[in-house]
Amino acid sequence: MKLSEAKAQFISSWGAFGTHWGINRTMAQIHALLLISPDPITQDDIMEQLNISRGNVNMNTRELISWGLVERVLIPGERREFFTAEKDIWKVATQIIKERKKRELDPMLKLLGQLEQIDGDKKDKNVKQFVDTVGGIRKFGGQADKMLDVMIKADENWFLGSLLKFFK
Amino acid sequence: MKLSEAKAQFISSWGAFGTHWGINRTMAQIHALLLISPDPITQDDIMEQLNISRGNVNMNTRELISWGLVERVLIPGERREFFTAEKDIWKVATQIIKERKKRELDPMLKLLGQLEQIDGDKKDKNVKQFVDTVGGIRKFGGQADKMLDVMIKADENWFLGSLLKFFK
DNA sequence: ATTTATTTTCAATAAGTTTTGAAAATTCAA
DNA sequence: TTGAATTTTCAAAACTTATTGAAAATAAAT
Repeated sequence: MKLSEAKAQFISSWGAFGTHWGINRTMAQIHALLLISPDPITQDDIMEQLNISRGNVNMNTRELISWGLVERVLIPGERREFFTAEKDIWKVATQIIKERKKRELDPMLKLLGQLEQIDGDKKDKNVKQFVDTVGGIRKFGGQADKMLDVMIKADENWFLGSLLKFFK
Repeated sequence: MKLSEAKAQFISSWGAFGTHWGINRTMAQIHALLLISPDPITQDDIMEQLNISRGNVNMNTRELISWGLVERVLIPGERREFFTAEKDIWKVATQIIKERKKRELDPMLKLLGQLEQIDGDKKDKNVKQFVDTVGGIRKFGGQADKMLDVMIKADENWFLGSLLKFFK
């Protein structure tokens, strides 16, 4: 297989993959393109390689930046802005985990905590099932939360870092 | 807070949560409703409680069944079919992990393996970056795959089960 | 065998999301 | 400043996905 063909396949399937994870196709494709580009590239490069409009590139690169996965870089003597992606997959993964935890898991756990405080007869099986379910999810979510914190901190902590090295 | 109010909030936010995970809102809402229902309920109950059409309930319950999260139950003397959800959150989570692994991770790893075999000069930085990126993702994905297998098997294995009990 | 209850299907439609592209804003250089 | 290059914005259009509802299929009861 030639590089150009492999590239196209990688970008396309990374895009499809993204849609199963709440990420829009184009954003994932831009990310894929940046991951396999050795040097920083411009808006126009992205437009050309993915056949998408300027506005689309602009919105999605901003979103990737807000996720901490992509950076703007200034090339001396160049007027235009260039983009580059973090290439260390471990860092990419922890960054995504960190953001999703903050955006989704933490607020959900907060809500579940509130929902557990309903008033009602604990002998009513409807009340009991509700409290049990919500409690169960909150407990499970709390454990997941702690586990993810460990993973996120691994990079910043020598001991955990060496412990988890074999995963890299 | 009253039960009815808490129920509505739980269903609505579980639905919103689902959309961030590639699950459609209604499917997640039906799942939420079943999770907090102590007894099996009918299509009509779901239609009424969530204000959705019969066809919609039908499609989404089938989908939940195909994910192994919901079961049809036959109530003696009843003509209609009833639905009930697995209530053990640990089982729900491992079931979801199992399915997503099968549907998404495994095929992705297969593809990445193929993409690594491109022909081209390894000294070309474009080729090098491509191979490094794809290789890195594949390696990471492979580790995640193994880790998930451990989690999934925990329920079927006494030793791992007791090891992971504290997470439950 | 016929009626009645219930479930399933799927074309049409509605709702939601993404993309475009051109105008406005910004940035830099002369 | 002014003008050219570049980036940003956002309303409208295109596209994608979810939902409806009524007809067809199936299953149970008489």
